[in-house]
Amino acid sequence: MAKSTKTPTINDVARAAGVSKKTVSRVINRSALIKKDTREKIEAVIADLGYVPNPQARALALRRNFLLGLLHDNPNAQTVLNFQEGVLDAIKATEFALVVRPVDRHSPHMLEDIRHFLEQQRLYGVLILPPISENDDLAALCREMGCGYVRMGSAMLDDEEHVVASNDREVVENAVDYLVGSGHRRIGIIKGPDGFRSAFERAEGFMAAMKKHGLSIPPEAIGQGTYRFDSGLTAAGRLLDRPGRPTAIFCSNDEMAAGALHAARQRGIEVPGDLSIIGFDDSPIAAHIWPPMTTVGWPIREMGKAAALKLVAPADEAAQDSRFPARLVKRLSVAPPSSGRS
Amino acid sequence: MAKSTKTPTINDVARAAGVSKKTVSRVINRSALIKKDTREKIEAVIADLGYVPNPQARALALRRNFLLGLLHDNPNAQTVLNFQEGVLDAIKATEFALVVRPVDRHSPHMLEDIRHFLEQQRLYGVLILPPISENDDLAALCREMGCGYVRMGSAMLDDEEHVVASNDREVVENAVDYLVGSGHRRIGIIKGPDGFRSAFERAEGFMAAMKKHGLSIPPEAIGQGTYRFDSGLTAAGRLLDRPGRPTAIFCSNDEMAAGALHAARQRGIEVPGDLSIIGFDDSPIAAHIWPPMTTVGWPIREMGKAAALKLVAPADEAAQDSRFPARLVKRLSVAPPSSGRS
DNA sequence: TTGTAGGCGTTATCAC
DNA sequence: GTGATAACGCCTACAA
Repeated sequence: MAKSTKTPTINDVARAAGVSKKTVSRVINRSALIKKDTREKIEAVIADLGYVPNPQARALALRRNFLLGLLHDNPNAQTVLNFQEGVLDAIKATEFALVVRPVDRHSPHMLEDIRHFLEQQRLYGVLILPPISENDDLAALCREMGCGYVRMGSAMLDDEEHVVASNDREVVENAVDYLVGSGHRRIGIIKGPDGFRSAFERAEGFMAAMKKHGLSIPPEAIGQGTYRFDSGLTAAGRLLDRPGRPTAIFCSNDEMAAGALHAARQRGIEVPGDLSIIGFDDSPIAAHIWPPMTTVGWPIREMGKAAALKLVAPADEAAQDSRFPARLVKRLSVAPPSSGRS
Repeated sequence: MAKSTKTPTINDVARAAGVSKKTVSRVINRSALIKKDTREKIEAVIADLGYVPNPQARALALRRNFLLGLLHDNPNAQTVLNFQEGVLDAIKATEFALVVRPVDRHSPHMLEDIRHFLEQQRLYGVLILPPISENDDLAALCREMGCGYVRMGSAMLDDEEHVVASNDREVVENAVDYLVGSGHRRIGIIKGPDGFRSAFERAEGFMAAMKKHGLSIPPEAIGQGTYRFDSGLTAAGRLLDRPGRPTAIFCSNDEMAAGALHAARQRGIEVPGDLSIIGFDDSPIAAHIWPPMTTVGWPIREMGKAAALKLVAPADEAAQDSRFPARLVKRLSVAPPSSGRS
């Protein structure tokens, strides 16, 4: 319990243990070249003194630091937070810490801003959330700057080691199968915004499934939104105001699905009686509106953990996983089409 | 453009400018003791080389680092993210970075975990979100470890320099005034969980306002929940199943308000026709359910910014703000009580 | 298996 | 005003 006034350094430990700094350093870094006795003695001293290595000093000496960055420009707070939790699961027992950096994908300086951020903080690696994870220039920037990176996305955007991806396309096919199995034939879609890979993947899955079932998709059954609530309201309104309106709508995310639900309610269309709706994300809102919404959930926390492991422990078994299956979460917004209409 | 293979250091700048490291250091740190010519010459070289000071090295030399921590155990993802954005607003142009740390307030090791985190990362300061911001032991721990801290809360939990607070009590009074002004007399409340200062403040504001208006609060008009959706559903159900049910309910947060809305719908009670509801938080769900919910919004992003400034720029004018007024956001879930009932 | 010398990039001290 | 020199806490070489 010496030197309790200041946080102890490696020197204090060395002195107290009667060895050299380097020997202490070897213990810290789990070097094999240490006699068991020596190690145990030093570990005891470390515990006694409450010594914790200074990560800044280590960073300086090792010329690499222990900071992971999280880059996001997010439409969905819960997703970001779940991902953060997953990352923390992975680094909790390590000396790594997670630095967050919201970015504005609409800013013309986005790449410059990120470059400056990476230069300044000299991060060990960054985790990139959609939609900016889909930006190949950003990935190129990371490579150029020697900064590790892992992209989260709806498809394999990059090499295995740089991606954690869900199977949006496939799971949307399942969702359509489910609607068809419930008796629906006139199924509409509200697509996400152009330029989002997730929007593309989900729409492709939808189209493929409809084709598989021999169902046509008239243009008026296709809407498009921005992933925001209002856009879902508007787009669904258009689908529902047309004659021969769909008996079911797949919405490319939950916010738009909530908007579609409102659009139906405004028109006196019952959900799920007259209209079935499926969303995507399994965000909190899906469970908290009425009726509770059938949607697609993905294991975001696990993806966050795997992504972080790819960076900090690439040898770890869990770091090998790159594909994370989303799955349909069945709640109450889907029912067979009402007999009079289908 | 020399030495393009590696990131330039202060030595490269000094050499290129024909001065000593220390002089460059003075420029970086905006020392006044520098001739204008010298400064400008060095600044030009810095820009030319693209030199960025290494924060780890500075941290080592200065014996303090440039990391802010965000401690949260959050019931509300949007709040955390908004706060993060505010913090980033404050530190964007600085060398500070924000490290996030979700904590589990139910863990018996919470304080130990946080202590270890603070020891390991040696943070410049931490920002603490409710509900753990209300933990005085945690604040004491920060003081003990010499770690700056700012607590966000529903009331002045600490000295000015350590708090950004909203005026929950007062704004809930306003909410009740609004209900009374709309003609309501039988007003119920769903309180938040015991042990949450926010729950206490909001309930106090409610009681005070009711008293001010000379309205009684029968025990059966008082419910309590956990701030979760389900608890709101249950608690509201109990209030609504009693004879002489309230014509309006104030819910201590939006999730419970959404639950109350469901409870009403399940019973065929129209909102706002037969029942008015007010929530708290102005979370996304409040705007995205039907009817859009009247709620209390607080300037979380501004609070995040002010909190960060208290740590990194205590002299800044904006860092002086400690109180942040919440305000009633009027939407469609409040109407006069139906004529037959009030 | 352990220790010594030197360096990582920056700042503080104290001369000039 | 400016510049040597010695820290800051840790690690890599290399030597013993």
